[in-house]
Amino acid sequence: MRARSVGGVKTKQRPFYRQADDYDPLMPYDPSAFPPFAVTVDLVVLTVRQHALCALVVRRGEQPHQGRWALPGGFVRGDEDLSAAAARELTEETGLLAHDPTHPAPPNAAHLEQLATYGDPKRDPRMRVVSVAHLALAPDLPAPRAGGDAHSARWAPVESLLKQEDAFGRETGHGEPLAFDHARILADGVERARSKIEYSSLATAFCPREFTVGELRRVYEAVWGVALDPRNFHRKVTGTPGFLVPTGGTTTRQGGRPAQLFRAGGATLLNPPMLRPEV
Amino acid sequence: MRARSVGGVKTKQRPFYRQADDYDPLMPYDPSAFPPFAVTVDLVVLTVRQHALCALVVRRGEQPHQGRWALPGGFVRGDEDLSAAAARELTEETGLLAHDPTHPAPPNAAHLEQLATYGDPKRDPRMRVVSVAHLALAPDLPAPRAGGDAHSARWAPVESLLKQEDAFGRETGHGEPLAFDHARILADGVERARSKIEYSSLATAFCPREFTVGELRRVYEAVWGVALDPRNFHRKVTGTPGFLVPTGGTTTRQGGRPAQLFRAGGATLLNPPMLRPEV
DNA sequence: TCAAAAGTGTTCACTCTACACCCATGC
DNA sequence: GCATGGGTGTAGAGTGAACACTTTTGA
Repeated sequence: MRARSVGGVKTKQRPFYRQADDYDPLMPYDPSAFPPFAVTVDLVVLTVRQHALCALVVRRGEQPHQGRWALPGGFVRGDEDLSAAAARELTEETGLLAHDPTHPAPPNAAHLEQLATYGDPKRDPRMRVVSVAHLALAPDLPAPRAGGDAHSARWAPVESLLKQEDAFGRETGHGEPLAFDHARILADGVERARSKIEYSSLATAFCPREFTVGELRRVYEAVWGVALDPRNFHRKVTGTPGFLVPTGGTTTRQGGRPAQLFRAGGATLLNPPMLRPEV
Repeated sequence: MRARSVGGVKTKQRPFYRQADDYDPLMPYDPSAFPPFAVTVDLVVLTVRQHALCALVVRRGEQPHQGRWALPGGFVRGDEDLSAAAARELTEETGLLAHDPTHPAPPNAAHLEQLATYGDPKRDPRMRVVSVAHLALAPDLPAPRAGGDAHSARWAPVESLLKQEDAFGRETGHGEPLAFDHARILADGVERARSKIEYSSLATAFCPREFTVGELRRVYEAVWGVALDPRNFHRKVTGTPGFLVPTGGTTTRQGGRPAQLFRAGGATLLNPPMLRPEV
């Protein structure tokens, strides 16, 4: 069902179509059978700051949607895998490294995974763009640094970024809706994060390398927007094999009685899962 | 917040690059900044036949991988959304209609959802192709019909399609590995289906419109590859609100005592979930 | 001494599992 | 009758929610 063999026609070099001109004439195809697309990656980078789930947004410096906030992203290069493009954008925007889960996490590591692909023909008025969105989960960071373009960037609570979709009353100074279909992409990423911390150990990706049970609980509370019982939460996470490994140290940075410090354990799937309270 | 009207300048038609020539000069961009990609959809179409989870594969009629089995798929058209392209391919290959879950299912309906996107620069030797894979779940069908091209198509047990990845001993006559990276895509689709029937009512997508509890149980057993206790299964599915609605009819098509017939209920998320036995 | 956060013990309700048992059909 | 699959009852183990209670620090 792919390219139909109609005999390849090698045309003159055209800078816009390098890859297709590169093809092997022994494997014929008909270039008019597939319209060219631009392929981008967009990033939903989430973190927890001050008890709120926040996303990284950048100010667009050019048309279309100039001046609007948008998700960070960029074009996939001609010889680059999708995951490599997403990792490159992530590092450019945040300085974080994508974390290969088969290796121990480096200090500045973030979780990165593919989210979904958005290809509405009208999503970019310039041309046909297919965007492969990725989801990144990062610990609380210092102020975001600007990317390659001289645009500004900030962490914004997802609640305020998504609120505009339903109500038009601007409650804050940053009440403008996101550019393109980025509100939809952000909503999908947030929903993925909310459901994934339920049955995987990904919530630790929001924590610094060493953290307490209380800090992990505040991550769950911020992402789900609920209050959890500290006593039962403690028993549950410490009783789930492979979730947490004690480092031996303690801290009183949250006040009160000293709390044990933990690192993320090797387990990726939680059994039993953490249960999100009913709504 | 979508396309803004700025008044476009239509240039002369160029068949290889129509979309990009369509762009609006008031929204400047640098075409050399994004290499063109071909975008395809590939389909993982699963069904349950004779107690086995099966996938639809088609014989490739052309290079590369000529003569190998592959997942059905094709190019996304220039003005077509990704989900529309997937639905079109599904209908071409199987005659099934993609099912919009907000409406009651038509007779020949299948579940269709986006799976993941595969964009390794080397995945297609001809050129840079990004494939947006979709997952479809269908009831047991009559023999598959050939698509637009005169290729052959068949249902193959996923176990035999995936076995070649690990062992090279060809156990059956159809032991050749799938074309391109389709074994990987199929494996991802199967894993998605296996985990999704756990917490959603999607298993009913494998059943005909009216079905018995025993037939639904055999779907779970085939997809998970386990045996389930018929008594507890019955209690569980009939006790989950919104999962099944009785039609009032009965059947003895499986032999034994007449069994009640059910239709899929409106619920999409199962609470409590079906629990896959430990491995 | 008091507030604050960490951590433990206990109780009750609910769910899962295993399996004994009964039901309604075709042959 | 008897095999076959459909369906219900029930006891024991395990899990989650709620909350009383103890521990250990800083101010």
